[in-house]
Amino acid sequence: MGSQVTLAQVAERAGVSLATASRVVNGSERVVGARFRERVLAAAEELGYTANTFAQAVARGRSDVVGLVVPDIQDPYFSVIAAAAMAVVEPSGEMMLGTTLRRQEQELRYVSTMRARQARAVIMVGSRTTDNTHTRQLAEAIAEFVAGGGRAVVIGQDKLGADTVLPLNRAGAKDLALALVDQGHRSFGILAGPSTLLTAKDRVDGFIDGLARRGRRPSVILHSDFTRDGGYQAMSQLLDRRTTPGCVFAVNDVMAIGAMAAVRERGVKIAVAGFDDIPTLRDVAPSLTTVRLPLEDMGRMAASMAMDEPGERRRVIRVKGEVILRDSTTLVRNA
Amino acid sequence: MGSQVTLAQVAERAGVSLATASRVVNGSERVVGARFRERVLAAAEELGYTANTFAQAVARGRSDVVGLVVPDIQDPYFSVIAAAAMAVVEPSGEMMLGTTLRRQEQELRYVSTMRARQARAVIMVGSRTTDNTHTRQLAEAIAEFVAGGGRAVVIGQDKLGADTVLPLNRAGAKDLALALVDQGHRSFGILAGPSTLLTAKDRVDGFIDGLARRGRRPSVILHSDFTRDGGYQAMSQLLDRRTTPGCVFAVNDVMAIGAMAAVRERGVKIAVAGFDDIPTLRDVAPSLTTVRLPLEDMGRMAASMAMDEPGERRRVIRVKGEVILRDSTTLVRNA
DNA sequence: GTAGGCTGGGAAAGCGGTTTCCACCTAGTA
DNA sequence: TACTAGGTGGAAACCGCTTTCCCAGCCTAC
Repeated sequence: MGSQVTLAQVAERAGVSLATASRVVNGSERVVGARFRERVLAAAEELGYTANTFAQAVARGRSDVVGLVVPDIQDPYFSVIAAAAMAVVEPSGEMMLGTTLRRQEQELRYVSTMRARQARAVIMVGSRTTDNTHTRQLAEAIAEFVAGGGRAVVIGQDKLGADTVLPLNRAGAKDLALALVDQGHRSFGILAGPSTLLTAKDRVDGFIDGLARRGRRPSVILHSDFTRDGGYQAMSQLLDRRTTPGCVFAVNDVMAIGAMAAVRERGVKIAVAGFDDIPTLRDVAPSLTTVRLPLEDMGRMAASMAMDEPGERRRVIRVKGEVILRDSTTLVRNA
Repeated sequence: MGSQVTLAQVAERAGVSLATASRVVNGSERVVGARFRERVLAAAEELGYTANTFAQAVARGRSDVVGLVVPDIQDPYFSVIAAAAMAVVEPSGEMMLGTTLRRQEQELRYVSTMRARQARAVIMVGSRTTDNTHTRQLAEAIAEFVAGGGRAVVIGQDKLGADTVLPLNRAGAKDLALALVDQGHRSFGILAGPSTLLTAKDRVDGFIDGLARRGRRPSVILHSDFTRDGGYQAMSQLLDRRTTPGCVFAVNDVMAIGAMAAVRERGVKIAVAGFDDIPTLRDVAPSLTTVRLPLEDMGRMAASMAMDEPGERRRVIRVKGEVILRDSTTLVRNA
């Protein structure tokens, strides 16, 4: 029926002032006497009162909204992180979701939206690019957001001056390369993702570095989108070449999955490795060799930092990846 | 820097009243003279003004927040719908995400949260259960939400009195059964999901109905969670039995994927079919027979209804599923 | 020439809360 | 007993913005 029950109605019904009602219903420093407290609670209960969080946000000058900005909620990498972050935020806050569809300028837009909302925090899961102008603008926007009393946490970018959860992409990719060579692989290709994406670049560099330690180098490096379809296309392109490497590293799992689809389609035999260890991998066959990142932990950590009181100095949590060798790179003993 | 620029500051700088400034920065009925308009816009620009959406929501008595409530954002079924809905909402609204972790009472909580927020709309993606008490409570909460001026759209439940996008589960499953029998399958098992979930039940019933039309019936029906792991467990259990059917219908794709994992693990040969046609299926091998639901369309339609002006009468959009036969149920010519 | 209608600006009253004061009452202390 | 301190309730200011009035000036019409 009617519209929203207001605090004023509760106060009236309980026969107390607005101030008292407010103190009871949404706890404050001030203690309210038991008699009054009960009356207010009863009234609130009877009327089915729920606080208007907007009004609270305006009055308090802050809100409990946490903005989560991801490139694509359908990508398992991001949805795992989102789900984990959600679990942390949910008990005491609310989550506003923004997806950039992998367009950088959207990141900027969301940060200012969040500032306008006086969001308590914003968590950005993104990837640093070679576009320094954008990085600088984003860093500025984040600085403003923080100056305005918000908390900013970034996953995967390290140049934004915010609290950060940073996967050690380079080291992980290097370890992977070492492991693959030690497994007996001899020729390598890299599906390198977008050339503008530094996350991808770090992984490529790390991989090349690892190969170099064993006196090898990739015979081919192809760029494409950072998505399943990007992996598929790049691998198809690679398979069109005269000679193909025996082992291909795709810089993330979704690309690797796309690459495997291309491989399967052509009925060729080629080893594929990915990066991230998204849960989806449990069900791809052959099982995919990858570098495991603790995605859930990353989401949780980011959200925890976001919910913390701001004020302390910048924190950077580095998470390292663990090489997981599986069937997709198992070398058949022959030839 | 410092904190937020307020409209009052803009007005002062432009040398106009608050009212005029307000009218300029977010267009109202009232026209503002060109001279003043320019001055205000310039001032807003210089100061980097962004409207405080909370304050706007309080003043206007409504907001542009659309709440999206899903059981699990990691499940591809929901993330596809979420992404599609997001694309529709994003240009003119903001999306608040709620995940229930498949716990019903959470649905209720979110609906009232959204009411408190005076959200413009709430989109619930859920599934009707046998818990009539809950269904009734939810319907009441939704009715209140709507009475308060909000718009409610539900995907997959038909008893809530809200605008609805309703997959024809029963018909789809029936068609699937017919197709499978016609393909030559003779003995069937069903991984039926939770017995309390009516979506699952509808699919089971439809499938049984289809079989019946061909004079057959399932030899075994097992219940489990509606998740990948649920499918895995149920299939494992099924495979432990003395005799196993030649073809198993899992009531959704993620369960089917889990089931296939179990099948693969044991190295047995058994046909598996799912329901939904989530995008993930592109990369499972063997490719999975399923009933395709236009998930993106469903998300878009729901979001469109949510963004519409409320007021017209209840709309129910039924979407039907299309049987897609793939390798997982291809019968090898032998025996 | 003047009444009546537009136009467009500003003052101020909300919107639903929170929070700062201030007042009052009851103890506690010397 | 007088005075102070602490605890607790209420009035009112305030958060940032929208919107209703009110009013001044100007144009048109008779």
